Amino acid sequence: KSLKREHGSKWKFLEHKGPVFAPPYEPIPSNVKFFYDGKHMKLSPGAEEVATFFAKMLDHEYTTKDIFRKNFFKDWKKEMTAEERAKITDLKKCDFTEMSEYFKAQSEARKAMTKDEKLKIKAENERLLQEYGFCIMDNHRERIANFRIEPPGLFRGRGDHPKMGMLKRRIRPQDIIINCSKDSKHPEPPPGTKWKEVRHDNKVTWLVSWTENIQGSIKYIMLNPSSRIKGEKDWQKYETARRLKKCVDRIRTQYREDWKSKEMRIRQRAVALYFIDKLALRAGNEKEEGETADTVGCCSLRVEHIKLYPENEGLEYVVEFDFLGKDSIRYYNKVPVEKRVFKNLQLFMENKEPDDDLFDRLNTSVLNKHLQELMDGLTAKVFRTYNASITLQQQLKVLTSADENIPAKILSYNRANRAVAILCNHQRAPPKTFEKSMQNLQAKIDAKRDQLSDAKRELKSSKADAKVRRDEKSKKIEEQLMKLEVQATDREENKQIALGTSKLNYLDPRISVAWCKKWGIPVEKIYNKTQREKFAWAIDMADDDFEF
DNA sequence: GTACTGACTTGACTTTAAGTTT
DNA sequence: AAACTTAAAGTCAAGTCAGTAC
Repeated sequence: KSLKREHGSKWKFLEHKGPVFAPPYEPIPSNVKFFYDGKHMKLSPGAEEVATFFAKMLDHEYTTKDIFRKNFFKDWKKEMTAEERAKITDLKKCDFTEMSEYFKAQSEARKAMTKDEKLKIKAENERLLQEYGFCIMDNHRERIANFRIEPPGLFRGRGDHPKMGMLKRRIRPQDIIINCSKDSKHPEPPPGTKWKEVRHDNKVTWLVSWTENIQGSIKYIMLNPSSRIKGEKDWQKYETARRLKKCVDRIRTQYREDWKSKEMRIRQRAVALYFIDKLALRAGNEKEEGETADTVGCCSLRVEHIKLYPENEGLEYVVEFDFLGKDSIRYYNKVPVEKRVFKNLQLFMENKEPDDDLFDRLNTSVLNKHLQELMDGLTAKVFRTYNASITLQQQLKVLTSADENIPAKILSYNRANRAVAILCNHQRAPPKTFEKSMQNLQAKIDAKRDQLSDAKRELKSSKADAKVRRDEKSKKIEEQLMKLEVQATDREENKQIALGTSKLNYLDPRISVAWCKKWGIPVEKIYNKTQREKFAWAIDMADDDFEF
């Protein structure tokens, strides 16, 4: 039934210019020295380039981490000449400080460039964008998302990654697979080089691919979210979530029934699904141990990740979750659950070690196969999309009051958005400048308050003929003050919450567009330019009465 | 069922550009 | 016009999920 199976082809015509490669390595000046064991050493170009990657990271904490250093040193040695390898045997004896200083100076110099030089760079970037940043797909000129190939450097995974510090190698034309249509003008590899392959596969959407050397996974160049191909897929995603809305009651009834099943695998499936639905947890594929950071999702939860409290803070049957999820972001939550769920969890945990799987009879593939039977196109992540979007719609209804002005309404919108971000556990590190910027804002508010009381005093003491004008003036100031205060509240509430991810990936944009239309809020207040481009389909489509 | 691959979406963070203040 | 602040764009890692081979 899905679009894919009915007509597998994604395009008929595809033409593009291929990728933009990372700039070649520029050797550092000879007066910038590297020291080994206190003695100056001139490195071969290959070894020097990799050394500069480390030097550039010297200020980061991870260059002090054992795993990082060990991985780096191992890969660095591979790039050394035999003589270098014989000599450089201990990373601790390597002194990269001159290199590090050199790069800091370089970045300072870049900041201090004249306007003219900056303009030149900008023009060159624009030229590159115009030449390589677009493709032709089926009669449309479409923007490409990432037409530049990732430069070489040291891999830094998120969290406690066993491969941190490994060398991410330089991608060359012979690593590149080009995908385009037969009847298009094929992109030319740089002079004297060849592509790995040119293929014409219209069952996929990517233009360029290569295999990355850290995990051995494939990287792609694909189209921008504003493109037809991405937009249609996005729309389809929300339509699937809306279909879930129609049958979610039935599914909930069923999994509650399944908590009582005689079969362990069915009980586990039903409890896991309950978590995915209620807490918006991710599916949780199993991961290769030792290849990636130790993170989990619902199906891969281990006994050590939850604690059961028959009674906690006056509530019955409380489950405490504490685990690292995607990107090693901590998920911590204490939730009361139904008695049956609680009893099942006790059962699942019986006679298990902390590092045993909580759902030992379940994985994402089993779960998704089951979901597929409940509804066409249903998978675990559809619940996240559905619950996020329905929460936004419902929160907007609760929080928006007709008599408020635009800034207050936008605060309500952001609060609804925040409720979703909290549900989905979209956290961020508080911005480094957070305290400072709060203070600045507070200072502005104080100044505005003073200004207002001045204006009010003037109003009182003024004569009748000036009253109207001065009244208007203080009204205006009052409005400005209110706006600042709303801004401060919003910023404070948003300290550790990231709204972007849910806005871009989970919230059906038609809900937001409809809300804007209903309350006479310009869409620009909610979506910036890029977002409006991405959601153009929704802006065109949704009326003020759109219901998710 | 299990292991593995490929394609595509999601995610936090960093860098750059734009806007505002001094 | 420099300095600072904030918003947007870019980066690239890490998920999801379907398909294939055994």
